[in-house]
Amino acid sequence: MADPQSPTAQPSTAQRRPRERMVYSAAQLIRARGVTATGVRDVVEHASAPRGSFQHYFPGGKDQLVGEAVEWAGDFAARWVASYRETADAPSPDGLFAHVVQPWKDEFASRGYERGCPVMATAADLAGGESAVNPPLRRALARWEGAVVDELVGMGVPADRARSLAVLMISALEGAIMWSRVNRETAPLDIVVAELAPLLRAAGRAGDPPRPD
Amino acid sequence: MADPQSPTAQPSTAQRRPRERMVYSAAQLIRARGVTATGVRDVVEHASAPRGSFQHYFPGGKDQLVGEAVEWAGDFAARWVASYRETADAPSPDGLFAHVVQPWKDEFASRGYERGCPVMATAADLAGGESAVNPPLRRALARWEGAVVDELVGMGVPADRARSLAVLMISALEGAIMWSRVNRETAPLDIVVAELAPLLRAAGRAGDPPRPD
DNA sequence: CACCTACTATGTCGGTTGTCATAGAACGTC
DNA sequence: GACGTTCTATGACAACCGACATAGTAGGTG
Repeated sequence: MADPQSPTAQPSTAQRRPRERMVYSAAQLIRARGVTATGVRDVVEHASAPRGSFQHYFPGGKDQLVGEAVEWAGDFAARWVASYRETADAPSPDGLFAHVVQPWKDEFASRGYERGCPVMATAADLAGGESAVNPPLRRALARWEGAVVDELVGMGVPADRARSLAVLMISALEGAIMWSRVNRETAPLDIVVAELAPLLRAAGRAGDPPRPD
Repeated sequence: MADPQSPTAQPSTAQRRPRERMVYSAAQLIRARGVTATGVRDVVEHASAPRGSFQHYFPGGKDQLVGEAVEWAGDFAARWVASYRETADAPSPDGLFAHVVQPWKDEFASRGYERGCPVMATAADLAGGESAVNPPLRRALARWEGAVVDELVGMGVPADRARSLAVLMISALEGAIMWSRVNRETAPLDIVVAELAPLLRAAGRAGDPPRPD
């Protein structure tokens, strides 16, 4: 947790440079209230950053800030996915999914239901239009998906199937996050993990060499 | 489609009363751009309603309007779910899920990716705080879930399991909608339907009386 | 010292937001 | 025709938004 190399490591207040703090703060505020409700001034204040620095570091305005926040979130998620192979002694697709969901159970249990997923929040507000944030959004989702695919392929799941399962896993997670926040309970997260487990386990075994028992 | 009793029937412009039109317009605008980006004035204009009527019909202000829009969406979704039993000759859980997803494939294919789900859009923007829209949000989701549970139970799925599957189905759908809008493709919808099909089919068969074949 | 660049500070602009106050029209009923 | 209710019209308010202009400071290099 204190390990700065850990994928969960986040820039604590006043550490890191103002620019990085603003991107991080933007992601935090966006996932709590959405993009439109997150003002540039709010971000600056939350990051304890000089207001004049915003237009200096982000000449592209709010769109640039939001885009970088969303890509930061995507990279963070991808790094967390990749961290599974270090912690698991017997890697499996269903174990991977549980690993991916775990931080959300912790988040809701310890910090409440204020904050959701930055990617979903941004998509809900902006994906319907033609915002400049759209390309970053696509990249963030693609990198997250790619990380999951990499893990699954490493377990012997065929690439095509791995892509489908990645879409399913992330989709179910996002929906369960919404559900959890609306009802203020973590049960939906447990449900999707439990229900998808057999399906994922089977996909993992299919990739294994035939067991001679 | 022209049948006013059909669950897809929607108030066409200038039909129905101004109040109802505003609720409907609010839902349409919200699911395209989110709650915060949807102004009361936008709704009034989109509904071709008199601006003065807004404060007359919605003394509770924007929160009331958004709340009713979200509940309207929940009822609409629930009605669509319930319509499955009329159209299916051999009802099954996987068939139900395909039926639930179908309108979204049509929506994206014919009208583009501008509009997403009103429930998800509202949840993303408001579920983290303590908005007055939260209770309506919960009701909308509960009614949607309830409709799915009713169908599954009618197929012989045990109630507890039906609740879990309903959460899984709606969660996966919501995530796939986001994914589709971000990448401007309907593939994610097909993927979740295809991947969940075996799991749902098995749940349906488990509820059947033992087959003497 | 001058000089350039990186960064910060602050004020202001036009536009939009939700809400409210006030007045007027439409329409029924007595 | 008078009255009461329902609905509509319009203007104004304070608060806020993102973007920009301008000026200043800090720190290094020559």
